[in-house]
Amino acid sequence: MGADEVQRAAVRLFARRGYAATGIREIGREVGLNPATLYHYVGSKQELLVTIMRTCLDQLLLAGIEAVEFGDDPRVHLARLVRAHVGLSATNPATARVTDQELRALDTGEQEQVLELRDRYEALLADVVRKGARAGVLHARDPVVTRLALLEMCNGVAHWYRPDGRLTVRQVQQRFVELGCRLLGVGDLPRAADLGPPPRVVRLACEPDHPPAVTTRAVRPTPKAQEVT
Amino acid sequence: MGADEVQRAAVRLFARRGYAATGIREIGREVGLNPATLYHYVGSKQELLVTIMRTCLDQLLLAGIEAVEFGDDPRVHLARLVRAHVGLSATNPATARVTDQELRALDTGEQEQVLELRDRYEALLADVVRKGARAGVLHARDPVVTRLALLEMCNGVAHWYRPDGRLTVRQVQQRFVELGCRLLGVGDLPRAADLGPPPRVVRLACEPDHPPAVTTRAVRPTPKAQEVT
DNA sequence: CCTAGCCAAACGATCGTTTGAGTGGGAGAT
DNA sequence: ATCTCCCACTCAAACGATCGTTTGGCTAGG
Repeated sequence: MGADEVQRAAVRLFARRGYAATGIREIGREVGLNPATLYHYVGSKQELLVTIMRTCLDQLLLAGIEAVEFGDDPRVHLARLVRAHVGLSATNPATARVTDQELRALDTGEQEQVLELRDRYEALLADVVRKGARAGVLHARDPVVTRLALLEMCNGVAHWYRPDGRLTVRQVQQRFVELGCRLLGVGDLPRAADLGPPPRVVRLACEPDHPPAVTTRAVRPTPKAQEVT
Repeated sequence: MGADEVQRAAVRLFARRGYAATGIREIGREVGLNPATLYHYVGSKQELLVTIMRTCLDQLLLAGIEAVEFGDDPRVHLARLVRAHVGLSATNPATARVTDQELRALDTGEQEQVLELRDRYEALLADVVRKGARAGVLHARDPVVTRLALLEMCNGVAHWYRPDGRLTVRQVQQRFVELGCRLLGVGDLPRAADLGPPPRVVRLACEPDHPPAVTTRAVRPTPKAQEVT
């Protein structure tokens, strides 16, 4: 028993029911521990959430920085950013979902710090779009809206991707690199070889082994019995 | 004082803090009513949420059906679907946010019904993509993933759009029609005239007048003092 | 004998909801 | 015009349940 297992249980429950709707006692039950014992591993419920979100955003920012440090073609940077973002979200869907849905649960001070991490990541993408547009290698009529659309599209992966589904993480990355390039008007999408070595697919310590069932068409029978991932 | 004002207050608070974190007493304070009095207007907190979500999804589905009933070009249907979806999300950002973030707060029975509404809407888009691909007027290497990406992109509008921001609803619609067409490989995006009359921009009764401050870069000072909407 | 790990029990606070008791103004009867 | 009754509306107070957290003490291995 360790702090990691508590985090994994918390992420699983936070992702399924939400932070506010998840009780300390529920987390304890999940790991077979008395509620009081949890406080030997974590300082508080809030601190538990902050740690999870920081773990995720630290990794996202790190991966983002690595993405734009390779070569100097904005198109390559774009593709590498999308690949890294999608890779992290698909490998850690529960953690990613908690990270971008529960910002509102943090109180002001910690929210500020977490937001700064997110801002720094988004600034990487903004830079790429700006430079690419100036160089004429990508075309966004409205760079700001286009960037937000791309961002939401990538974040969305965490909402529907299932590790045990039809697609591997690598496949989703490939498809999203193409989609991202289309979105930003990159004429000839960079060949895989030009993107450099694929990034390590980082599995966070707080990502639960079996991501929680979530309320999405992907996991429930649909009228058309349709496959999703 | 009426049920609508209670709904507006609820939407504002649910969008800001989340359903589980919002107390009945808070909603009461927002409309200047005793907690007990609220129960003359709504049956329960859960029922309040269900009504809000149904209002939103009913309208989305209705607008979606109207979108695909015009002409028979899948490209036009696609553009009209995106235009309708973005229009609703941008006009009712708080309601839209609550609607797709709080599904997990519903208990099984009502979740089922709400999900069916969502499924029927998504089926409209799936149809358009399928028919368009078969007709060769749009190109999606992976139709399922592309559709999910488009959907998340449109849903994302509710996360960052500010009615008092740089762009009008119509402008966001225009930009997203272009982005949607790019995403789906529509070669020559349909001219505005071919899309038929722009849909009524429906403001839901439960959408609060001043959408709540939300945790997004759009409303907080950022290092680069950057405009977003 | 110490300490890390664990738990039962209790803390005060807050949760959604119900109870029971007023209000006040408008419709209908006189 | 006056009286009566009714009903929509409102509230203070309390219900039992659950919340995050703390206290105090038990256990077992080094």
